[in-house]
Amino acid sequence: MGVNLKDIAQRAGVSLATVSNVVNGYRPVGERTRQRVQQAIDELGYSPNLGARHLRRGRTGLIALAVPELTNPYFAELAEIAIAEAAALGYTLVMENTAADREAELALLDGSRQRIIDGLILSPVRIGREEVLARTAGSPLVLIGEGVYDVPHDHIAIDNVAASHAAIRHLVAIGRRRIAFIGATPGGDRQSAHLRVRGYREALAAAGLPYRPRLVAGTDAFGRLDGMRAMRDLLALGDPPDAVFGYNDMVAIGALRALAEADHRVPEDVAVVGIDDIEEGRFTAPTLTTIAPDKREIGRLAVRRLIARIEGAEVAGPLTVQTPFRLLRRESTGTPDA
Amino acid sequence: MGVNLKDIAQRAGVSLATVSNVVNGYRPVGERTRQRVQQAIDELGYSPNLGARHLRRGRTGLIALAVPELTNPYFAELAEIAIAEAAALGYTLVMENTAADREAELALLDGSRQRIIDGLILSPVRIGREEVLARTAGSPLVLIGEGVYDVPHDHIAIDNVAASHAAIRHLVAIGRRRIAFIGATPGGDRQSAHLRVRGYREALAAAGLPYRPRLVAGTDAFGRLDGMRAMRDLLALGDPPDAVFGYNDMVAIGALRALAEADHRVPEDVAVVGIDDIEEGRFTAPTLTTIAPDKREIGRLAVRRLIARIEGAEVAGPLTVQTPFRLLRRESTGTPDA
DNA sequence: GCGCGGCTCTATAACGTTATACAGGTGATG
DNA sequence: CATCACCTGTATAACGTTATAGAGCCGCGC
Repeated sequence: MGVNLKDIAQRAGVSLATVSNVVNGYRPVGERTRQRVQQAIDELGYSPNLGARHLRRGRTGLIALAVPELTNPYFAELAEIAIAEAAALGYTLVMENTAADREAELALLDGSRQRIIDGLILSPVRIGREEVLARTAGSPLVLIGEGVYDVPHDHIAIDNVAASHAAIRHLVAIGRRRIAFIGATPGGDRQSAHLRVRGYREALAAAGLPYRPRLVAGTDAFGRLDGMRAMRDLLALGDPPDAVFGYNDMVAIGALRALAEADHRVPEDVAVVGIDDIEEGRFTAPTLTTIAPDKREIGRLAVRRLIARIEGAEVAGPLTVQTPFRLLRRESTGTPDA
Repeated sequence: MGVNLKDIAQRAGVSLATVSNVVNGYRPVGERTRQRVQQAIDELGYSPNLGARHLRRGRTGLIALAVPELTNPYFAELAEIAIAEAAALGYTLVMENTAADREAELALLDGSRQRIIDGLILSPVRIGREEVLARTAGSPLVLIGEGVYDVPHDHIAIDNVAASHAAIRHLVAIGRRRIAFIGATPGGDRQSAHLRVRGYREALAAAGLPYRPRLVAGTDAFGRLDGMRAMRDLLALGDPPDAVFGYNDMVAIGALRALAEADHRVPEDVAVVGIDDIEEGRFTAPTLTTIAPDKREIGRLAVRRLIARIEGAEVAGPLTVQTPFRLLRRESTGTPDA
């Protein structure tokens, strides 16, 4: 269909190999020949067939970012950063949606797709250490977010326990005593949920507050609807909480909605904190206090490290990086930052 | 690196071609041989090299969906639908982010990427008819959303003018008279903005209401921040509006925020309507009345039509499809649906 | 007994690219 | 003058797959 090297070679009256050398500069070409070839390329509008190049070189220049939900703004924001970083390094990043599905994660991990991408950045939620260790595909893998430890791959995440500490400390500092958590998964396998609950419990203990199991609400998933339902249940308790900490911003925003519907004032009656710092939280009424991971750092680091591995750089062993986070005080805890 | 056809052939003691036939069923294979081959495949964990298959077949099984902003939930929701539909038809859909950048749209239109994907679904915002006509790439193209007409490609969109009519009629029906529009682009090139403004003006005229240019607020982009700023400006007018219609839900949500900050009641003082029906609008306080395009229909239709073209189906001429939409009444106009 | 069609399977030529080995020519060096 | 190094350019073998042509075998009908 398209114009290929042979067409150019004929047009310019040189060999195939010479055209290839002009295109990718693997070997020097005389100035006059180069110009003739270049002219032919311009005239015929040649662009290399990436499939064939891939076949020959063993690289596609494609990397993938696989996330559990495209519709979670956290991942969309992360993706935009990662795409830009990949482009700056000469790679194309494609998005994959695992839909939080175990089969999809496994397929990505060592499945057929691997054959067309040079490397994978994966945010796993349904698979664990064993599955990652069992992987056979040879291409580099970088894990982001929580869920899998002690595997021979780079891993980038925030310290979830510490993040919870920061959120709870803030709520305690503004005088809250009955602090709920929304987004635990009782029998679930989302590792980050367990870690965030752990941080929540530790921080309560450190503040000398009792741990009340009834204030820890489980959810099926981690969307706004889940947060709203859980908050309704909490409000139905005889003695409702005076603050809630959500597994993420979407859950927290769902909680805000339930509170508004029940005519509870935020933050006067109930203070709310989330995690992720999605843009949406800056426009809710009230605006949402949140733990803000450094998305730029996570996105850029994941891409850079993956590409370093692809290009065979001898980065010392698999590295686990904990990226920084900040507490952003907004209206939902009554004490907005400057 | 990976296991290939030759490895399987050796292991099973058959020829390369036979393995290929077992894998893709191009020609019948005897039952006993098939089993031996299948066993070898399972044991060695073979999966075909997509690059090589592409080179040979001329197809990759990859299609792309290019949108102006990954972080706009409308596109994220659309993408999830399209990904599922593509998967059901045996294709893999990858997301591309044009970042509303003209160069990015052009590069996608007939650039090098085309060589690795079988077809493209594009939501153009910075390019027009000429650019699309000038495209040289041979792979099928489906356009979604507004912006380009009279080109030899399938085009799927809602009727923006009619959508505006519906929104304005609703606002008029609940007694509003000073209706503003947020998200016009005065000198801009976003076609859908022009169309939505046109529908707004026509509907005002049909209702016997005057057109007041000061109530039409331009924005640089179409995010929450833009909506918030524009709303602030409108409120600063001597005679502020009693209703606003946003270019999309994100703009409308920004307007909601500005109204909350200024202590205006919604919908009592100002009613608000958006377009897109993003999930976020079901959780704002108040919930957002919106024009809901049939995202499922748009996403599925775009994918199905693209794949039909790729597979050479003789679909009659390029087709322009207008997909249906509905008005969803929620709290921001005071009259929630059942 | 021989030709013929049908059924399995095999050998092999592409697809478009890049890397390797090599050929021809030129100028410098021993 | 022969040798060597060097510089340009060429021919060609991969990469892993699929489609085509054809080889071998069996049974059937004349």
